[in-house]
Amino acid sequence: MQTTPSFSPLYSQIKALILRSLQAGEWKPAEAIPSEMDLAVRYNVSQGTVRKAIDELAAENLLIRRQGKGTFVATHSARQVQTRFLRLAPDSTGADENNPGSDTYAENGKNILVDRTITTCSRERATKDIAKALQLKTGDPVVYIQRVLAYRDGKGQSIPTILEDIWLAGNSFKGLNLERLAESKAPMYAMFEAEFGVNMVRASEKIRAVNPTPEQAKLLKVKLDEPLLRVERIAYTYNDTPIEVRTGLYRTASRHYKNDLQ
Amino acid sequence: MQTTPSFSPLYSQIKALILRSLQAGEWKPAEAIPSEMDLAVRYNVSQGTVRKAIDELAAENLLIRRQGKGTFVATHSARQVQTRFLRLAPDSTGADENNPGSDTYAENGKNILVDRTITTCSRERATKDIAKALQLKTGDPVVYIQRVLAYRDGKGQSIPTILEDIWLAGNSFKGLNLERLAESKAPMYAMFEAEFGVNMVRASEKIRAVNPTPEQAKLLKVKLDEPLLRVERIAYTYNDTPIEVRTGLYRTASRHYKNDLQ
DNA sequence: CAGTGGTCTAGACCACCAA
DNA sequence: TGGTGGTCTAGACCACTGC
Repeated sequence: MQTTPSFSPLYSQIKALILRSLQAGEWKPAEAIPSEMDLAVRYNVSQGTVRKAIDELAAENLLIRRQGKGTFVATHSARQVQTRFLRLAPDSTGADENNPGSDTYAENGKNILVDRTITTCSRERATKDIAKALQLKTGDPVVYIQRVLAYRDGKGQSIPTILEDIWLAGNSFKGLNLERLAESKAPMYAMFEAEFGVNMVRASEKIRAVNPTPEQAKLLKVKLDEPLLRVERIAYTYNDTPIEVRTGLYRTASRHYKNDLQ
Repeated sequence: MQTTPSFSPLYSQIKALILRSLQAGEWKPAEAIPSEMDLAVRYNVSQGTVRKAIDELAAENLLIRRQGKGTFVATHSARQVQTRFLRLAPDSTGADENNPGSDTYAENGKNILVDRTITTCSRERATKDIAKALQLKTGDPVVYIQRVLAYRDGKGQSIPTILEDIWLAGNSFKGLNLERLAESKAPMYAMFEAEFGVNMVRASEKIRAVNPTPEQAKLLKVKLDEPLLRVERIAYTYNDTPIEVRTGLYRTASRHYKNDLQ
């Protein structure tokens, strides 16, 4: 438990080891990892040192601690975090203000408050820009997906609100096609982790205000002069590996992008 | 060190005590607080307990730890964090991509890369909406400020980029007027903390895409159909007290709102 | 009740900084 | 060299969960 380049604290080395196990799939999303005492024995350090390593991973949302139960691998399937990376919230109409995510995916197949329509799903070759963002070479295989999310308003009207163009690193999503996408009722990131073992861990977004192109306007059923939020996201798995590029166009007439600054 | 309602850990009580001292101004921004050992003696707990309390406050950016030197009260004056709450970043033109904040306020008065023009500064009475956001009563005194931020491009051209409407809780900013605003060369939040003892600690933002009103378009020198980011911010001091409402209109032609999701 | 994470302590030692 | 935060340990005890 040494080989220190300049200086790396023990707990930080333990953290790296745990991270390696997560990456290798030794413990899968939603599963419990070994107890602190077990890990302390395994790595031959004190419980306190393991604790600090886990603390950091928990702070980064890679692990979830639950007192009395254990420490679990974070998952996008858990009801509470299904929209972890989607910051578009309904303007507070008093309806479900204190019920985050309630408007997205329902318990059963019936009462769904969001309609997801996939307009495209094809295997393509990375353009220069996409390749750069995904740390691939131009021409490397990617999966391209386009879809529209529509939310039901109070009267049950379905209002197209989000248009997304998605590019995935092809090698990590072999066998992904329109059928498998369409039949999945879970959020996309939950499906990625369940079916492809790809866990999205972190993302960065760049946001601008734009007008839609004619094609985009048609898909979202908005006028050409409607201002829209353009959200460019790069999502990463473990070890800061970029694996998805996603550009979203958001209508913000009755919703807003929510952000907390500290 | 008890009187526990249901159950509150010791370090959490210590945290509250430190917070109270911060709020009371016992230690001012940029000053060092007592050492961990001193605080342990003062509160009659172990160093480890104080440590955990400080850890949390540091994680919330209220305190800054510096190994070998001490623990300091966070400040908006420090060069690194002058734009802590401003997420608008220049599109990476290769220029100063890895130099965050370099384009905002310069070392001396000369090489300033942002022009700040105050167009209004007046004392008014809170409207219903502003009062609600600031947890005041309608008609309570507020300070209203409007200003334009213009950034210099590569050729030294000054390009109006941000238009801000700001409302401040009047009672906390007695004596603030156009003159004092105009003569301050520091960022606004740094000035607030130096001259009014008001330390902004946290903020939440709601972002939408909009078109400018005719007046706004004139101030920003943009066309009426240019899509702009509308950023509604509420900023808080210690103890989650809202003290500022700020609505910003951002041009995003060559800049973007940057956000990291975890 | 046993097992898990959470708290608290006391003490030793290390890394960093300033004088 | 002394003081500060940072690491690591060992052990005791508490709070929560599920059998």
